[in-house]
Amino acid sequence: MALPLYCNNYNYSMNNSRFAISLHILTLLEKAKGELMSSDYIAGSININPVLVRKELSNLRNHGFVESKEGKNGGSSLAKSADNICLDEVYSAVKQNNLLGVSKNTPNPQCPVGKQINKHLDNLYESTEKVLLKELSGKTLADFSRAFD
Amino acid sequence: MALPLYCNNYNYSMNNSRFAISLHILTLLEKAKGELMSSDYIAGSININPVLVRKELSNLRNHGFVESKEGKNGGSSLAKSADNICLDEVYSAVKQNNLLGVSKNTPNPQCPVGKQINKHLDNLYESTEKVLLKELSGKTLADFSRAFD
DNA sequence: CTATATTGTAATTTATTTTGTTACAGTTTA
DNA sequence: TAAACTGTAACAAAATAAATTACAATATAG
Repeated sequence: MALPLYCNNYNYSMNNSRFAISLHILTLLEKAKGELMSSDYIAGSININPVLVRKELSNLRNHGFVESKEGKNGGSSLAKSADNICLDEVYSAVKQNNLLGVSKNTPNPQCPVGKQINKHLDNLYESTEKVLLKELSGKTLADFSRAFD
Repeated sequence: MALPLYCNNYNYSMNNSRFAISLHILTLLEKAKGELMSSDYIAGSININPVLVRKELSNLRNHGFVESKEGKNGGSSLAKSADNICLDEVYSAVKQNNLLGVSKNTPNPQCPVGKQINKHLDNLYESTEKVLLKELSGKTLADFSRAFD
């Protein structure tokens, strides 16, 4: 009573703390009120390697949230008002995998359920993600930052 | 301009495909209409190791979704009607980490932002998770299974 | 103009997490 | 009583994430 094995499609996952890191960075920059903040200082607050911070800053920059200045006394600052940064945008900027789990599953196409499950899981993931994004879109970086003492 | 390093609290993460696996298992069992299905057969459909299936079945059993029979001709079946299994319950049964990312961050308590960020991230994660659960609670295993041809 | 502080990024290593494998005891049934 | 199962534990392998090293490029202060 065993189905023959079979494999095929493949996807990357990514369950890491990038959302937390990005939000931490953005909060620090909001509190800095436009003053440039170095990646070393940021890394010291998050307690992670400065190179990771710079990679995350690079992504945030590509999404228009921050801008950076190179050279001595350089650093980063917000590129737009914290009122205009919604958390769904931040989530979308860092998100790389599905909300409910990785999707590198390669079910057996000879099984009637296995053959279709990815399609139905995708539908489910997509609709739940929409709800999540809608929820996050109601909160701005300014709101988040304001909650700090 | 660098904050001194400091570490402390620690959490486990878990970004894997357990939700997909559990839902796959439950769908197979629903389609089996009460007939016992072996972990080897299930593993063949999902295309993963049978031991992983048995571990997941163990968890589903502990949550009252399935029952299993040991010994020759043994296997598993649903312990309750697919109408009475909501997807938020399945999610809760497999979930071990935060929705928006792992939470093993150990920010610097000497930084005013680092000191409080975990509290605020937790709040955010909690409220978004509530929304997600509410969305999933509107869908049953029967609904999910029905979508298959 | 030069030393220094900084960003930006690539390449590599290390750590962590997830998945798979092996092994085997216990349970039923034919 | 042999065979087909479940249930777990222990370990190995693979995949992913994070840290580290290295260094070129850039800007500023002195």
